Amino acid sequence: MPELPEVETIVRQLRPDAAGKKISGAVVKGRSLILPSAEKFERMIGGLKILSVTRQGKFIVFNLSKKMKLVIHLRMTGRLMWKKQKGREKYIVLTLIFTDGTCLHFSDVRKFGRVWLYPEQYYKKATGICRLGADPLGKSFSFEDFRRLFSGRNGSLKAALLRQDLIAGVGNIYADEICFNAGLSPARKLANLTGKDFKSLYKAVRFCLNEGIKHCGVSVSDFVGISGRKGLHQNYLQVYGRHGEKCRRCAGFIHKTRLAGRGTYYCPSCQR
DNA sequence: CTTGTGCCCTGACCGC
DNA sequence: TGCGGTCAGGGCACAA
Repeated sequence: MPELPEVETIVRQLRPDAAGKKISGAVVKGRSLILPSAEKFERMIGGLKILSVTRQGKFIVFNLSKKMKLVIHLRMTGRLMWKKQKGREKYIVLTLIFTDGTCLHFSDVRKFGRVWLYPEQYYKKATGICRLGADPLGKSFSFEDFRRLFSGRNGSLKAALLRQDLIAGVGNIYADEICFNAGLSPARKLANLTGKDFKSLYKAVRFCLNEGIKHCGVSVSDFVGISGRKGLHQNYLQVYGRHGEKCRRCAGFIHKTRLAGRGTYYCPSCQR
């Protein structure tokens, strides 16, 4: 379940080796994952050059020559890797082949991931990037921006954190970690949050995501970096996956419930 | 506008 | 050992 920090980790690992490579061709399996179509992808991709790699929310965007964009969303189990990883070969759905002889593989056990190849003018609409909200780690993302997005609406805190059209990149794990860090129950109604709560939340969003990046992501189920190396942030999680374990801040125990359709972990005494 | 449900998929895990 | 059930949860469609 790569979220913003995991995707950012991949992009940072990818960037130095990917930038400048020229694509000679591609091998596509699992046709349904590729848009607009596998046939078009295989026909169009050859000869394009990777100019840079960026991240938008949880999307990986390869900026290619000829104003083309190759966009990948890993969803749940997608992985990018330079070398075929043992036991994962049969899940490879796309291989990019470069003129220098190297390859970039995209594997996806559950086939939820998506790959798009579109011209610059269409890719935001085709991928859904156009619907993304603010980048929570962006330099220009201020407390006022955050407060404007989250106040004056109904619904729970957790549901709002998961919405990609408000802030882009938070998923289930970081949503829970953010709530804990802010000392707020994930079930709190946005309408009841005070100015102080919004301050804590804004700080928690930036802190938790930055910590995740610092530790190269969470490898709690499937995530690995581009070379197959695991992240370290699972060792720093305060609540996610710690159902029944001791809270690291108080003497209580972490509870698990279901909220916004997701498994939700929290400390009932630290989070109010 | 908001919530809830189900779907897409497969592997891991649990109880029997 | 095997078998069935449940869970994982990103994003979407759809119903209420």
